[in-house]
Amino acid sequence: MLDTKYDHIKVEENKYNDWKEKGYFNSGDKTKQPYSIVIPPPNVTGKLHIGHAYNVSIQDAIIRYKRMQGFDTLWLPGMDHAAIATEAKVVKRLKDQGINKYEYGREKFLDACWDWTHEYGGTIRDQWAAMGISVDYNKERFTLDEGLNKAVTKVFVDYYNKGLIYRGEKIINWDPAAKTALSNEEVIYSEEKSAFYHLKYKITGTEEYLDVATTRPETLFGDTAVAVNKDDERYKKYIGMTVELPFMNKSIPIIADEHADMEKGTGVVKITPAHDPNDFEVGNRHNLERICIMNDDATMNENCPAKYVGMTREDAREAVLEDLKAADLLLEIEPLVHEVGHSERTGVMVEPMIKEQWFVKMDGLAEQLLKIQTEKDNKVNFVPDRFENLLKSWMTDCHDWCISRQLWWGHRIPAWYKDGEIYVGMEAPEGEGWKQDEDVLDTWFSSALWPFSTLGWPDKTEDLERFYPNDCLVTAYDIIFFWVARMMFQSEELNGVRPFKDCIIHGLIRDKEGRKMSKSLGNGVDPFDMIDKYGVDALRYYLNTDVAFGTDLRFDETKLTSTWNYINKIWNASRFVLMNIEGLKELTFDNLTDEDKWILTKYEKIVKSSIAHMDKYEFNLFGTETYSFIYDDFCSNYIEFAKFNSESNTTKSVLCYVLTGILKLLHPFMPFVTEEIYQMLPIKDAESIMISEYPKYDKSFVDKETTKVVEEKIEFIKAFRNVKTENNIPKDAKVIINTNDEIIIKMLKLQDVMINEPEDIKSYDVKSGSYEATIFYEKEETEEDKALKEKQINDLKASIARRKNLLANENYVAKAPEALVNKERETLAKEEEQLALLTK
RNA sequence: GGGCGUUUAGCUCAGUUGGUUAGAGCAUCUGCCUUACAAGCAGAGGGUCAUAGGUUCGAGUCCUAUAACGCCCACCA
Repeated sequence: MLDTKYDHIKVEENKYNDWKEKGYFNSGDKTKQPYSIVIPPPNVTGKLHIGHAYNVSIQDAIIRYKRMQGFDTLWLPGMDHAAIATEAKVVKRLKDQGINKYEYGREKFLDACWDWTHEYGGTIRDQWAAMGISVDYNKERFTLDEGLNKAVTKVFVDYYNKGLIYRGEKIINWDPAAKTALSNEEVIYSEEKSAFYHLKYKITGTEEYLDVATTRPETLFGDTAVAVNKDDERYKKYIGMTVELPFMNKSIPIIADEHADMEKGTGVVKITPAHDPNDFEVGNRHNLERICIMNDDATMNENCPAKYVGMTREDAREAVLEDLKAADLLLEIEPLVHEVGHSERTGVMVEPMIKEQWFVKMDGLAEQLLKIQTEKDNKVNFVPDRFENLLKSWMTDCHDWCISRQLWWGHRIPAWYKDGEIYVGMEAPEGEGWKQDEDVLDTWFSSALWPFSTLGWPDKTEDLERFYPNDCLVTAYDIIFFWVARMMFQSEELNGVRPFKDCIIHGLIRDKEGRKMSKSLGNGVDPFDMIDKYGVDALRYYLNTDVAFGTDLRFDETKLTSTWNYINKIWNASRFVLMNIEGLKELTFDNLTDEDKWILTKYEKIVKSSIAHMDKYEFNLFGTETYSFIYDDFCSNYIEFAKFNSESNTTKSVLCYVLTGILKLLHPFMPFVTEEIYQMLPIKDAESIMISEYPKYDKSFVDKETTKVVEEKIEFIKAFRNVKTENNIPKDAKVIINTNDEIIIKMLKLQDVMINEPEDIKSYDVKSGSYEATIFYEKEETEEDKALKEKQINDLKASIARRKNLLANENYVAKAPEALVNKERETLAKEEEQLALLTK
């Protein structure tokens, strides 16, 4: 028998391994319809956080639901090597041991990365188990494993041959800490206090000068021109002349270019083609020299005057400003707050640099994706759909994707060079002297293939045939650009199909005040602390049902407490049911009482709506509706009714039937506790609730007429209790009642107080539907009582007036649905009755 | 500069295609140890649904403006 209290620690013990060992998580029953989800592979950089917990909770709910509905479900687990992120961690670990990555060498470094991967991979698998997620471990993949490596290489080679991948010298975002190129998406802009420095560039051969406003004075060594707008009356006359570049002993031309905006700054822009993306474009238009003035670690190089060589960017800025000031070339410092790009991973300021890199040509891929999104049966359905707009706007205006990274941990680029020749292929070319590209690919290049590379692609495997396109993908909105978009265009280009049918986008988890969780604020929540305190069922249920998908979730521990209470409630209701149905051999539904019919009707209704909500991914609505069914209908009313009928095998059967259904409905969200209770049922349809059949709507149990009768009873009981509490009437007050309905009499404990003749004292009337009662109780009427009564009368009068007015409106009566109008009339009649009782 | 989202009870959020007097949890108040559950039970109070217009018999819901907050994108020297 169950304990009186729900003990989540005890309940969660041993179940996961048991499920796993029995093979419930595994796909492979080919007699069933396939259903597939691939997990967004977590980075092997560390432990899972609350966001991961949220993400996998949703997926597990979906996959358990589908499994119970009889699908051959594959939830494919895996992890991401996370090139730059992991490499940064390993570099740091080695550094702490006094080891330098470059001195250590590529091979040994990669070994260290693999060690790291195995270590954290194990942690992640343990955490998955603690979350109770039903992934098919037989199919687990890693983005750097052999199969995926092959897929990645093949895509690279094919794209190269199709001209979709090219190598080129462009200005790219350079991370001087990791010493690698980054894609635009890996650059995070944040506001920074800075200044507009007004520099004095003297015009050659005159006493005049130009006031050049810049935020980056230290890049002046790389200036190769200053630009003004051709229509700018102030500067027009100088076009074609030159200015003296400070400290460099050279003059650079004053050019006219549209980039110079008359409204901005002073209208004069210094042009540094090697260190600014705009200036790079200007340089291209005017054939300007590109002078790189920094080393890969963003220290100043030998293209700067000797004094500055070796300084960091920051030190160089200070030094330049000082020297400018000394030379009387610094006109003004205007404080300014502007957006500065930082590396997503290392956090350092990104330096635009000209480098030879590999790129994916985006225009055609983007166009194709946008076209497919217009086709109803081929598009990816976003939930909520507004995120499709976000995707579209990004795809409409996207730049070529820089995919090469100057890292070691990743898929090595399958390109070989010899004497200016390039060879791209699956294997190294024949012959001597070929040298493979040192670089690896952006980690997102391999994750973009995840929905199909994990299933064996490019081979035409059975899994690929069955499970691709995937049925669903679940991820947060912050990686739509990084990942979702790229999976889409890769899948569509390579296989001509969408990667998945539905794409569920959930929000981010914030703290109670709505702030992002961060290390520096110390407001992060460790999901595993919460699991210890409240159990994983409570955590999963809370995360899944708290908010609609797409909106951010403010994490509130008190809600976890109330979820725990809810589970405890279910636990105790189950305890009652189990105590009463012990020994039940089979379900019988003969001679159902009205109350039995009522709860069955309510139950079937909730089954129907639950399925609808599950299918539409409206988990929050599922939550509120099942909550009120379980709490109000089942616990507060039906169980109370059943207490007076506990010998009946039919009522026992109904209790068992409805409880079983409740457990099944909740199982996708609370797998452990529902399994624990399910195992104690005297009658069950499977050896585990995990593989039992999800409830189906059974119309034959629906009885609307009886339901109405019972609902009237419940209403009456409630009204009766209300009158008693409101008037502080003691239990033994005498009562005349017009029914001998056992349920009413027992629920209201009227057995010993019923009388037939009215007493000659003050009385209170209760009426609801066909039920009427009078309670006799002499009591001095206080001012409070009078006020209360007056309020009730006034409220009723107002309501009656409003309703009469409504029904007098011909337009309303003519246009509103008839049922609605009838209901209004009924309510009006009821209210008038009530009023009559009160004013009697 | 574009785009998106949010604004509903003290707090966190629901509110399907417009349809009674707008819901839940937590918090507050009153009364209860009623034999599944005091981490519970029976009740109560609390909202001019951000603002201003409009459409409609009827608007939290649809339309138009406005405001505040938040997010995303964009080459702001």
